[in-house]
Amino acid sequence: MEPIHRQPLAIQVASRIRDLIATDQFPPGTPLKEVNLCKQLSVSRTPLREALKQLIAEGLVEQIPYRGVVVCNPDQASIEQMLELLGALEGFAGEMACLRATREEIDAIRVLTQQMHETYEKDERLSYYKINQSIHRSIVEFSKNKELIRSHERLNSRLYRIRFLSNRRTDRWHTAIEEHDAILRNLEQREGLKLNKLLREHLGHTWTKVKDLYDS
Amino acid sequence: MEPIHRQPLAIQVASRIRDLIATDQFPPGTPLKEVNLCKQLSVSRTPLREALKQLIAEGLVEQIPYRGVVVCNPDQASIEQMLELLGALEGFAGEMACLRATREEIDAIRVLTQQMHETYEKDERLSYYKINQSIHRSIVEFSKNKELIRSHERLNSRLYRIRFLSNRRTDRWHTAIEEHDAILRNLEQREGLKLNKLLREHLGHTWTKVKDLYDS
DNA sequence: TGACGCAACATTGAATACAATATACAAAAA
DNA sequence: TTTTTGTATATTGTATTCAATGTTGCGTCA
Repeated sequence: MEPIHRQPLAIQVASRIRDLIATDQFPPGTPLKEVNLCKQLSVSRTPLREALKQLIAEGLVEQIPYRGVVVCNPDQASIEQMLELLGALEGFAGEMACLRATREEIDAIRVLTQQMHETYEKDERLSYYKINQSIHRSIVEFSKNKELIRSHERLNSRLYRIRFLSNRRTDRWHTAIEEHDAILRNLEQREGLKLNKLLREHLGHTWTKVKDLYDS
Repeated sequence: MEPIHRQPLAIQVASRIRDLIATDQFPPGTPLKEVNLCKQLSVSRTPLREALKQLIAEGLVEQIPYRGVVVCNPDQASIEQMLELLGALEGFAGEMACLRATREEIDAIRVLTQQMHETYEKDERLSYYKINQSIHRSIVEFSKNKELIRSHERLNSRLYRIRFLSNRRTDRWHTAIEEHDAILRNLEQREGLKLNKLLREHLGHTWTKVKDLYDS
């Protein structure tokens, strides 16, 4: 029978704050004052502090002793490095997915890629963004490596906001779609090494988009 | 000027517990009772609990609500996946190191590899183990990607104990040394892709050693 | 006028107290 | 004898309190 799963307050608080940061309601630099947050979330300081400790470990916020916790504001170099690592993770995941994904799983990617085309035709940015995320997450899942999935999840969540912002640029949109077609093709043909390279390049392009965003 | 760095109690407690786990003083399955640990470490429950939250986030211990935290006892599949990911990280790091490491940095690797040979001649297991760790950590550092370094550090610390135990086997020792020579050669010649492959295989061999350890 | 020092306040760090939940054991009933 | 159930105890989850530290602003003195 399906067990009832309870989550301690601290866990719930952590994911709430995570969302607030991802959706830009707590933009970078926002100081996270303990008592304020306690009132807003209706919890006491202890679970809140434990939640913050988790977010610190995740690298989403940073702490300065006796001065409080603030939302991280990664500089260009950090973002570039994070995207580089994300590319490496997804690339490797893709390579493994070529070995381990089932036919059905690859079919699911095909469906998502098709839906992505539709959002492009209809000019639906938000849907596009979400489907894009879905595809990447799926590929990583198909690597069947739990640790890899976890690492990717963590890093990706830190980049969620950045990638969302860079999604506004339309100039690279068409190219991105074409790249996804290629990704699907290579996955279908189980071309691990090529897929690895493709995914790394794909993330590299994301970096150029982000960079433009910062420069302008 | 060099800033004075203070560390909150929770951080210190966390790294202490981390060491205790790595050195097998808290072997897998050990329940970490809060009040006990508080007495042993002479801290109160609050900083201890915050430390545990960190370790949970790192995946070193696991928590069951209202039942406490215990030292993780990863099964064979988990270890295999962790080593696979570690190989991917180190491989990618090596590739980047080929692009970014300075002459001096590569010289340092050469020195370490030489020292490794000496420990082999003298049959000094512990020294060998530490130099081996040093080399791998250095290569990752030379990738100049902070995120990659952090991820590697985290994952590696979780595998520290396992790798230490598998170090007792001597049958693969000679081969490992030869692999390190090859690693050095490819780093010197900036053969990124080959080095990537080598490092991944090198970690793959670690897995076979660990597997033997478990099977026997 | 400017710099220094002191004090009051704000905020985090740590410890303790209290509540909720799980486990173990014993007693009672089948 | 076995199963069940209630109660005691241990342990974690949460709240509150106290202490340590950083910041700010005002007043004084050179």
